[in-house]
Amino acid sequence: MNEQIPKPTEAELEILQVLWQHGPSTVRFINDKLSEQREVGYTTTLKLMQIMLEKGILVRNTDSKIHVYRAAVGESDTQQQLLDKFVEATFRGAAMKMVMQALGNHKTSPAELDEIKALIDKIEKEQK
Amino acid sequence: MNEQIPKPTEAELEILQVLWQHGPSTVRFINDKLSEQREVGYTTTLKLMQIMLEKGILVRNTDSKIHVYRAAVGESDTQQQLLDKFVEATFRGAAMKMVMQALGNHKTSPAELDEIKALIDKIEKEQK
DNA sequence: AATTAATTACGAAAAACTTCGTAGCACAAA
DNA sequence: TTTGTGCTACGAAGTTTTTCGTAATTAATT
Repeated sequence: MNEQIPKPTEAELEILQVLWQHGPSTVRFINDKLSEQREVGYTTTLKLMQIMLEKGILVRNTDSKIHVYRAAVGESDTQQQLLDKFVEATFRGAAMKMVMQALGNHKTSPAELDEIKALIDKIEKEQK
Repeated sequence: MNEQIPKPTEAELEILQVLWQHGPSTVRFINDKLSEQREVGYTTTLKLMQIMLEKGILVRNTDSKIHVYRAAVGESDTQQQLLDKFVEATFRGAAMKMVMQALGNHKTSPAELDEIKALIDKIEKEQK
């Protein structure tokens, strides 16, 4: 079956976010993006990405001297995996409590609320 | 203002969960509870709780020789704090995307769905 | 060709987090 | 009293994660 890829660390997740958002990228590009938010050395980013490569979280193309990395894990899959663990650790598995808290505290646009309503309707129909 | 208490680590969060669930407890009690889920040494738990005390995450009563610890941080407050960071790190701040993913993947009871609907209605009314 | 600039590789230090062993103390049991 | 049990304190080791410095290589520039 599928090789078990480890849960990314926080720093690794930042790199994945850039890759998911912008597609395959060089270390330079990723480091530039990360640097917009916080100070981070080039070799620090490089080393992290090499580690992620070893773990199977990233793959890379080495045709050129300038390697191009891309995520080997899907965004939604990873988010789901992290979400499950988060709900378990933080809300003792009570996903609905978390949803309520997220809804209650966030300024949600009418369009988004409608989306959620539609989703709920869909789920309710399936349960009948 | 409020002293800034650091975000609990994973191991610390496990201890907080026991305290939130059962109220003020001894190290022995907490360690027993944690041991139900995974092997963990007594002094390991003790040390962690002493560190949490230093950080201000816990407080304790030392009237008796057997110290009684309790959480110095509220469950909902902490959950909210962790939720905000999680949404930011994992969903780039897209709380609604997370909610949809949580709803979509969880077997949600009709009662729970109704609760969410009610909450949405309430939010929509407030926005008018 | 020589110099400069940008890149990868990689060991190792630094920092953060977790686990453990031992000492010391208090109280109960023998 | 002596022994045993259970607790706290705490340094330190172990592990994981993050950061950094240096060397080597390649490509571009002069």
